[in-house]
Amino acid sequence: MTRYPAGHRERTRRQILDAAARVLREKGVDGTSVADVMASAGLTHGGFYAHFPNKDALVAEACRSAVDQTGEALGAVMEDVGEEDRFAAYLRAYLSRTHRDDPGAGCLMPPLAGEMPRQPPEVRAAFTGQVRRALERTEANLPPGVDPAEREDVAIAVLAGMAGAMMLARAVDDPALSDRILRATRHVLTETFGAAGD
Amino acid sequence: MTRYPAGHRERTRRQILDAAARVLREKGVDGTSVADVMASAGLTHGGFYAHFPNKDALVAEACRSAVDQTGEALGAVMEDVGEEDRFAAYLRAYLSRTHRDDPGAGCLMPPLAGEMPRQPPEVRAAFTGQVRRALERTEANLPPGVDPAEREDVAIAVLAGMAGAMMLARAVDDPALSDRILRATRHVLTETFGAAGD
DNA sequence: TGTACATCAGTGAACGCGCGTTCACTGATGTAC
DNA sequence: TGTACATCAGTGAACGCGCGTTCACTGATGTAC
Repeated sequence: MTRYPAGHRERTRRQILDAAARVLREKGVDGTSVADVMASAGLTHGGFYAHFPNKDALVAEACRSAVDQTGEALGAVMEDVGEEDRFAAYLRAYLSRTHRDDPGAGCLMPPLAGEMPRQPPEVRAAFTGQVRRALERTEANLPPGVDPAEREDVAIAVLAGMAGAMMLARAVDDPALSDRILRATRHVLTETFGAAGD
Repeated sequence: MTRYPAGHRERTRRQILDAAARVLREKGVDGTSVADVMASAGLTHGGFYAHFPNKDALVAEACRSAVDQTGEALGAVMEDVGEEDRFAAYLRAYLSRTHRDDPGAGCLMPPLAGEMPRQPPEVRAAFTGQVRRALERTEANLPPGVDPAEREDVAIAVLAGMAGAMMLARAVDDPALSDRILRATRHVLTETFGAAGD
């Protein structure tokens, strides 16, 4: 039946998806062409439609794929950190220069959220699902001292601050201001919520 | 010398700029065509190049123009508010459903910041100038109780939180979650910095 | 073990379309007399 | 006051280009005998 090695097709599909997840975060949805993604996966553009029905389907699935990767990367950074320091480590990893300077491997909210209002329902739904996952992860990383009744609200405000700071740090053309935005946001969020809650 | 009424040309130029400021915030830089802007100003696309050298120059100038308008609108909302309540009023105006549902008249950071890393220097410079103005305005609206040594850092973190929350509230496809993001961020920022600082 | 074959993942030319930009032109205007 | 004219803001056809998508094809693969 299968003339090609088992899993060959699936492996190619995953390569396209990984390439898309990276290129989309680097260039945005409007700025990414199907040919870009395929070339970045080492293929030519014509083969794309054997794996996905159209560009929208790729973008939707790449959103899910991107968060899986990022979640794993952040998880790895924080594996050997005690519960008390987890929040500080989370902020340090997210609001780092490393994260700012490699958007293709980072959180998908700063580069893509601005385009979501104009995306088809399929893409918005996938993106919304990933926002929910990011909120859960943020809440899980809040210090134990935060009032249980407030944890969800605090997680929302903290995630908004993190994503907003990263977006602005990448947007401005002055490296000093960019560093300043990351440092100030990390400092204020750590001081405010990291100590004991209030 | 001038065959047309004095100021005719300048008035047209301003109409193009106003149209661009609105359309850019609604559709993004990549999503906005010169023809879009001109049609929205009641003109045809060919006349554009009599007023601006190219699309990049329009985008750069529209960034400045958009913030002027938004600054005035927010200023008007807060004119008859005492110094103590100014911060709460600022958050209420920014993190409102009205603002969320009319991006074309709102802050330019949530819809445009994500595209800035890929913009030409001219556009990034104009945008960065407007981020600086927004930071100053935010700092001026912080409650008097915030520690003077911390005011700049707090203004950065608060602005990042506001812009990030607005961006996410517009991105998600679930109206309940969208409302939740605005409400939680407003609530947490008001409670944390609005009372007396810490 | 060696050869002919059926399969199908991947190729690349071609399509219609909208983009930014150019340019020959039109026609409403204020001025000269 | 009325008419011919010079000006120039705005028009719309045309350009080359890259996009998403289609499709006839190629050629590497495992299988049959």
